[in-house]
Amino acid sequence: MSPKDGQKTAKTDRVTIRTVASHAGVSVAAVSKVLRNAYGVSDNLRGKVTGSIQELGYRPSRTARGLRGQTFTIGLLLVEIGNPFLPGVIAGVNGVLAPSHYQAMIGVGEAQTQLETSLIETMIDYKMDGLILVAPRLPSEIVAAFATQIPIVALGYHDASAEAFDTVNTDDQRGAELAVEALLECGYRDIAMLSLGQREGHKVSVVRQREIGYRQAMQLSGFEGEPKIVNISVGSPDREDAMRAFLTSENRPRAIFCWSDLDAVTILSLAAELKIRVPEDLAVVGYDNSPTSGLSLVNLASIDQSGRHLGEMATRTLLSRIEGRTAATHILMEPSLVRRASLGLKI
Amino acid sequence: MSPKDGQKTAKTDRVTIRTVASHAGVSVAAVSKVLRNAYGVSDNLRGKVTGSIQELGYRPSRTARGLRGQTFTIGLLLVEIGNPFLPGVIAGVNGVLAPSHYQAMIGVGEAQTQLETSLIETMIDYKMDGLILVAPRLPSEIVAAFATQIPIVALGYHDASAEAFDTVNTDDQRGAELAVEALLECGYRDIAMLSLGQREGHKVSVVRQREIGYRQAMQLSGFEGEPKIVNISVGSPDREDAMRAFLTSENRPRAIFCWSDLDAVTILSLAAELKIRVPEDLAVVGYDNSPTSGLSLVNLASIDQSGRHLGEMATRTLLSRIEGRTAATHILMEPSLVRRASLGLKI
DNA sequence: CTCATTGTGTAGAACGTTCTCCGTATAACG
DNA sequence: CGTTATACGGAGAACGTTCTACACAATGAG
Repeated sequence: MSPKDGQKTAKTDRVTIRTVASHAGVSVAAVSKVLRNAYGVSDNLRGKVTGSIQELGYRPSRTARGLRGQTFTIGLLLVEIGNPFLPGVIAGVNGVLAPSHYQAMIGVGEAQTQLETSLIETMIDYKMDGLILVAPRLPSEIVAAFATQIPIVALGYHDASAEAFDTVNTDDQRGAELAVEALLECGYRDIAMLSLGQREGHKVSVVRQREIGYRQAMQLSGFEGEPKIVNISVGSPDREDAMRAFLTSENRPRAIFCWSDLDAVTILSLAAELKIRVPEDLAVVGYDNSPTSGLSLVNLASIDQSGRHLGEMATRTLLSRIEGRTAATHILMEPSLVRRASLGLKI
Repeated sequence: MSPKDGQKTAKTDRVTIRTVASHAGVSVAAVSKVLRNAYGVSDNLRGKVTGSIQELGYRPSRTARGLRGQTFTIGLLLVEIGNPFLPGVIAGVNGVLAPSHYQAMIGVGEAQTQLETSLIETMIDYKMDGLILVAPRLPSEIVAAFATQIPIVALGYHDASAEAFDTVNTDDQRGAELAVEALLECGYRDIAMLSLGQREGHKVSVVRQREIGYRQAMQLSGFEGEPKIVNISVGSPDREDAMRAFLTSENRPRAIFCWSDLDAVTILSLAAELKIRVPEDLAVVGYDNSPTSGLSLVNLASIDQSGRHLGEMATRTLLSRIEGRTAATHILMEPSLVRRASLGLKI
């Protein structure tokens, strides 16, 4: 068992709070006070202690801290890693945390509810100070139950009535409306929405919200065009085939609003293969304004929800809750449309 | 201080190892033995304890565990999140870990060496059982120093002489050679490489290795074509402008090998804007075989290094080291070329 | 029958912090 | 001068595990 030996030898030279205390000639409690900058520390004492800390290169053990106090770590749970708006969220979280002494640890659920749950539990068992859940698949009651154990902010989870935890979202209904309105403006009437299969079809999911927005915009348009939602379930291996079939079907719509750039880009690609001209034969609007959509080869119009801003907002919200806020807060941010060639010409 | 109150009330009902012990009518030590399935436990005892654990829904505290033993957590450090081959790595790590009782926690360094270091330290302070560093920017001695404190596997870090830690890589020299050879086969002679600016120009970095492979392949070709490496430093705001300038310069090469799909896709996009035909006027080969490269709109030939396999291999390597291996091991995996339209026609 | 041996379980000391008391010195006040 | 604040610092009990050392019973060997 070499790692144990390793630990043991490392342990002998490990600098603990006791090492610092004796080096500075003060008590352990005093060092702890300085660390937490608690009340009752003279400048003189503080100086000695910080000096010793520097000199010895002391770092407090997170795991020992977790046993009693805070760990200064927040957990970020991503249900899956594929979505192009996640990097922005991560950057936002890290950005807000950078000047503080907090740090983010990320768990990836790989789209498995069980792993998702178990990661949340692990983060709680690590005594992290708070959690940001991004588009969790869990039902609201479960999230609320976890929220009794640890401060939670849910991102991409539309549950404005939740009292136990906070939510931060873009207005996904509004985003869908923006897309449909823009397509209507360009003269299209026959507008379909490409969505996900039902799965856990909670209203809280961003996809459902976008469907609602799509339906409303279509109905408000006053035109004869009736809402048409095409579901292509996620993760199926014949996903591309299903899209291909949709694109070559007789009642292919004139315009498509896609729930995500992920699908919209595939649609554009398949259209190119099938010699369907964009936007002449088919207009497309995506969601997320991913880096790919901006490529001039792709040129996909898309709804922008700044992942970075969402991440920043979620972090600030979480920090305020960690600092004592108890009333739930639910934030809704405004999406915007990025016009690109796939939208067609504005009249 | 409501969170404290929350912790306190939660604490009262918290199920600890002591709760389990008294519920099962055995000692704390016995429960601990069952948990770690250590020696000296009868089937009878084990039955009682696991029964109580189930019934009470007990989960051991990671932070308390970390104070003495293992935490069953491994840390995955990503220097930045943008690179398209990272999702595969994460999936590979999670895949290998899934059947075990280990879990991965991810830290993202946002390309800042300081944050990178501090995340590694945090992971050590959390008493994680091992670390996988993906393409760390740190010099070898620093990594080796950390490796005395915790088992480390470095991924995308070419230091086959390291004795303190393991490495897992694809043969990046070979990858570059594959790209150049394919371009040579297609009849191109004037082949440039698009690389990154110098920065921490260690030989250990994958980019340097690809440069070496590129140079070797060019020299071995026996043709007059001399190696030409164009550096466009990462993260500069005028990155696209620099590429545009390169593409419109008089001595634009006939073919480009890009260090990453990230750049290759941008090149293709700019080429389209500039009416440069691919592959007729310009052939391009990228690196990573990212999802984008496979889009028929893009159709970028690329070197494939399966991130998933790398992640799996790194995890297995790390686990074996955690279990006691002390001799360093350095794994090199074989890349492959994915031929697509941007490569031009094979003769 | 005695003495090791083996199998099973327990007691209790770590592990490195936080945090509640408590003691002491100094200052302020009457 | 005595009393009461106030500021500073320390002792020591948690926190929830792991793990060494030991006790005890049952078994086997001689």
